Amino acid sequence: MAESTPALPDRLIAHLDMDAFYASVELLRYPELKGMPVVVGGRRAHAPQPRPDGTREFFKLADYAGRGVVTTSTYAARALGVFSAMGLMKAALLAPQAILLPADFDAYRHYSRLFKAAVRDIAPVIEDRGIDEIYIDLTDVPGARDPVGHDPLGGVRALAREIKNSVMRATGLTCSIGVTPNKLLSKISSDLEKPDGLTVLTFDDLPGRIWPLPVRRINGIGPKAGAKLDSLDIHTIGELAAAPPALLAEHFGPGYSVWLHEAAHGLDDRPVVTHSEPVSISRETTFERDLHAKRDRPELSRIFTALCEQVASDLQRKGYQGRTIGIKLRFEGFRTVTRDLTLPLPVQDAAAIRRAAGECLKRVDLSQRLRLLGVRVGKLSRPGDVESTRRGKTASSNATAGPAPENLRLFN
DNA sequence: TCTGGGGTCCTAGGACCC
DNA sequence: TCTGGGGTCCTAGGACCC
Repeated sequence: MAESTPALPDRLIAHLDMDAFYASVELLRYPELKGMPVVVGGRRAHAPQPRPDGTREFFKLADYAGRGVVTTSTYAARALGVFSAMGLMKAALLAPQAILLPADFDAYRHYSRLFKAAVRDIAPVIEDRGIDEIYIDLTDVPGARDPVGHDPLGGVRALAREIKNSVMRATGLTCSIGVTPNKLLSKISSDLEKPDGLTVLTFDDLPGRIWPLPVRRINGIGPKAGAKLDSLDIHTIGELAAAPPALLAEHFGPGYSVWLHEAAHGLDDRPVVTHSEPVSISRETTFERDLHAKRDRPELSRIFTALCEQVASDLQRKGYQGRTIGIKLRFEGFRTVTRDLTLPLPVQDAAAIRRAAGECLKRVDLSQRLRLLGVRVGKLSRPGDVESTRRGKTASSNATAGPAPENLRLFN
């Protein structure tokens, strides 16, 4: 071969991530906040109040008291150390003057639909990964594999730029895109030049661009695995790639250790999945103050029933029914417990859900105070479907379970 | 200064069936 | 009398992600 242009990879996968999405949507509404530290979150956060002179009065983080976490922060707030999932009270210490805005999910869903439609017009093979990010398979999009000048990746680069421009036209918002041979590398890459980034990598870039990064940048290595790797003196993805497979197998399961090794070598053959069905639907709530099963029984009972009604209404609106009813309790001190019960036939209505959830509740010791209560419905099917019922044994055998002490029986 | 709400997937033991 | 192996379902917990 005279020319030594690197071959294009089999696949061209993009990951698109909206920049500070919720906060950026709020800035569209309140442009006067541009450049300022702004935090979205808190359940009792106050919406801005209009003043007589036409300006708006915003709520300061310093004035917040109570439970809640940061959902998103602007880049100005991040510069002060305020990040997603941080407790609001802690955030208030770091950035007391930051503006706190309540989350407006209807608005975010609206912009989510807008940006996804804009992308879909250009590249139809899209995998939804939540409200603010998607994977896009660009492999078969016309022009993606065309070189531009001496750049074999010029075509896909231009395509990614076109997608970014289109998202901006549709929403007024910036996004960051990573394009690589697979989802794993694209997810990492979209983060490399945020905000408003565009990063195109091939396998050749693995040692230079990926291996120096901390292992936590791999989607699927969380706090626990990250800490364990740290303790093994494995800090970067390159160090993970070089780690003996036997060492990994020793400290992680057989499956996870193999995955760790492959991920560190940039290997990932998962397809872009354009359609998926939900597995479960749930509602949960954290109380303003911890509640006691006996002393706060009326309030708990009201909340419990309301959660069942919300789940039922979600099911009905989305057209699902479910056979497994589950509850989730979080106690003071953050210990979490779940119980579930699989019914012989799927249900959809609040009363049936409430009944089954009540059975689950009887199996929990409620002497500790509660901070959270949740209700979940799983094993979903669609009401018209066949084979949504249990095979084998018929009803009745498993409706009961170990009784809780009578004095701790709940708010049923 | 304690840590939201919505999810998915994996593991593991026991029941039960063939 | 002693002891199969595979497969599926149910339940509980935990890690992880957005």
